[in-house]
Amino acid sequence: MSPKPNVTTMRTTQIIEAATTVFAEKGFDRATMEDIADAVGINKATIYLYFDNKDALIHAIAERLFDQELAGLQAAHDLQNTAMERLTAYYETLITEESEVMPLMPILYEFYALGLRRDDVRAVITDFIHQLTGLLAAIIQEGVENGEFAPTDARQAARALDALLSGTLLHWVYAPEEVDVDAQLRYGVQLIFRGLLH
Amino acid sequence: MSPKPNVTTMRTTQIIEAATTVFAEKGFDRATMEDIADAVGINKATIYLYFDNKDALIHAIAERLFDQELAGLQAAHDLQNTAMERLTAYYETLITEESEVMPLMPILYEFYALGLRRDDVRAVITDFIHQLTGLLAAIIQEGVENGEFAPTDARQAARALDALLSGTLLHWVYAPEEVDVDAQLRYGVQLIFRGLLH
Amino acid sequence: MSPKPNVTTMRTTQIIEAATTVFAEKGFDRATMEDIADAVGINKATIYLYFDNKDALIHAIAERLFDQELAGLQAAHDLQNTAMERLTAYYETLITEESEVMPLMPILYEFYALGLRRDDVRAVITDFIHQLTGLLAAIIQEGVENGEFAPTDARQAARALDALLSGTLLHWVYAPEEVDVDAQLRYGVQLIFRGLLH
Amino acid sequence: MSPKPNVTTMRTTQIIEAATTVFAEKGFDRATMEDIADAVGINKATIYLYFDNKDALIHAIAERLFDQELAGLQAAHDLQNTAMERLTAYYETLITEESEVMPLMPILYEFYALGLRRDDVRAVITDFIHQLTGLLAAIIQEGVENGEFAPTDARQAARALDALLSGTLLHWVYAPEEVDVDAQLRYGVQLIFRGLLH
DNA sequence: GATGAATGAGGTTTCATTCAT
DNA sequence: TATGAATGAAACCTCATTCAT
Repeated sequence: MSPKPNVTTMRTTQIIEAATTVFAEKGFDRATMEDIADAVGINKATIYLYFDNKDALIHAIAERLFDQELAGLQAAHDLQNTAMERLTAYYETLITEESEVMPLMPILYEFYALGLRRDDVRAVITDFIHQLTGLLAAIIQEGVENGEFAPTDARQAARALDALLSGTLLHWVYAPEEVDVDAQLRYGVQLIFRGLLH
Repeated sequence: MSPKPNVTTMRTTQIIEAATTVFAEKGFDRATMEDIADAVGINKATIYLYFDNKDALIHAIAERLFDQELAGLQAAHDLQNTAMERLTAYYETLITEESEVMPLMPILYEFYALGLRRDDVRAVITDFIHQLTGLLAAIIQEGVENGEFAPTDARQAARALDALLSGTLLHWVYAPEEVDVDAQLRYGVQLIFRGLLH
Repeated sequence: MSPKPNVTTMRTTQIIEAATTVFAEKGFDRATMEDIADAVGINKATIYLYFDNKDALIHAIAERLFDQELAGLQAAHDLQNTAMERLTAYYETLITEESEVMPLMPILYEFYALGLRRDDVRAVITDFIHQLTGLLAAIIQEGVENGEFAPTDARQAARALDALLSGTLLHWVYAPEEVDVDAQLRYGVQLIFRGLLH
Repeated sequence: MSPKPNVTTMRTTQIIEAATTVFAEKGFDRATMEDIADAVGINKATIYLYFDNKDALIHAIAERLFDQELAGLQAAHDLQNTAMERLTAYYETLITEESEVMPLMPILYEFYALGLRRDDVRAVITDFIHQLTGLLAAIIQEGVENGEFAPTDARQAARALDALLSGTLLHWVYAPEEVDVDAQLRYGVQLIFRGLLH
């Protein structure tokens, strides 16, 4: 009811955002609670008023990061018509957000690594991949049904498409001068589209 | 009179292998030098006779891991004839080694994360990706030249192919029950091949 | 409403004083941060809230020790009249403080040794000797100008006087039963005074 | 009997000499047995064939250093005639050996510090000072007896003289550009001689 | 006599976390 | 809600010393 956004919520967000940056720069283990507090401009102990401990903070970041990503992609294609257009809108979002995505890559890989060791993080990632696959599969399935695409296993196709996108990001972060993400993404997706069409 | 294998080399290898396992399990920062020493069955201090410090050990692992991977892939396709067969041999290596690859995934992502923060590690990875791309591009280029594939930018195609493979591994580790790597890899690669053919 | 003495300043002083004692007993390298913490009755880690590291702590002690010594000597002679009286007051300070000086001798020689290896410590000592020489030279110069002393190079005389005092302390600490500091100091100084008079 | 100097004796000497240099550079605690072995060009473990442990090595150095110093001074004045000449010969030795003495100053102060904590080292130093004082006192006593010097307590005079010399070295090492040892020593000694004469 | 290899015992420093104010 | 002060528990790294060869 109260229109004024809760102070607590703001602080929580502040901390999560600062922590995301700090973790991306130093890694989960090398970044200290003090580094994060300094980035927010508060005292180290204050973080503990908002998060039980470092692990909980990391978990919160994982949730926000992957949920946000999902929401962004979901929104992107809602406006489009054909399956092709919707898939295109999807990866163009990535291209557009390029400069925002780059600094998050380190923390993304940290999460991929951490998720294989911590169940709560794994759950977040598994869920993200599951939902994303579902999202893409649904679009592809539509395309198949309305004759845009040749009949195929939509889930496998969805995974292939997402795999290609994820993998392309890896090439990009490790060879930024050599790889033109934009072109490379378009190229890869066209390749797959051509495979799907008929 | 086979020259008795240098004790030092053996120890070095022992340590690297044990460390790889330990790091894969706990992560670079959470794993302690003592954990590693225990895994080898030696004293903590002994590791320092073979590696200057933890970072140097991690670096040595990176080199061995990526170089080994590259060598494995390189060897795999040497025996084949057509470009298609050679590319196929390439990803079938991945499928065959599945059980060996899985436990390395955590350390692989650790490296992808760490490489974005440490120049020496970044260099190893960049080099790996570069060489791998070159390897695949050469095969594809051959295919284009002998008419197996339609004309295309071989490097972009190579990146697309590798991206798809890398990305598929990610789906696999995070949804092992849901994803049949074998089928998924074949599916994705077929998709790309179909795009390349004509 | 006297401003309540800063807790931090108090702790800092506590630590410096305890560390001085501990270092005097065990030497800079043999004394551990834990020894010092125990002497203060705090945790080892707490010291690091007040000093960046062991070296910084040692540096702080050097500054306090030599500055304090200088201040003590400076104060001592301010009240006197003739140059002779002022010089006398100076070394009588040493005699009076005998029991306080003795336990500091080990750390003093540690500093003399360390100063030849660490620039920051060397600077403190060099400055101390420089100032001390200046102090004594000024008094001697006055004595020369008002006819108390025969004309001489005041700086050389000052160094000779201080050298004799320092050297006498060495004899004293290494032969405390044999050397009566009081008598020995008086004797030496008289010798020099006799040399200066006319 | 055997004129060929024992190999063992040579090694022992080699080690002592190398260790003296290394200790002078790094201090007793910072210098490692390996540093010393490297300086000799032998293996770390070999040192233990010649010395029981690090402390024993340090002790051996102390003995050699102070005994040698004493022998040097003793020899110096043997040839002279008057007490004055003999005392003069004594400090001129110091001046002549200046370049050899300077690099030993750090280890000398280390010993002065260590001697206040380790009985075996203390004994060496106490003995050195005792003998040196005796040496000088004997000369002065002669001077008194043959009328060169006015009657005085020869031991006190000896200590004063040595104190002045030791103290002058301190000024010198900490202000080498400012202090002309040669001149300063002469000045100081003249001052004392003038006090002794009549 | 000499050494390569190994280790036990520590020492410095860091840091997540707590708590009184 | 916020924080200054403190700490327990490590972790990395070093080094004197030993010993089999």
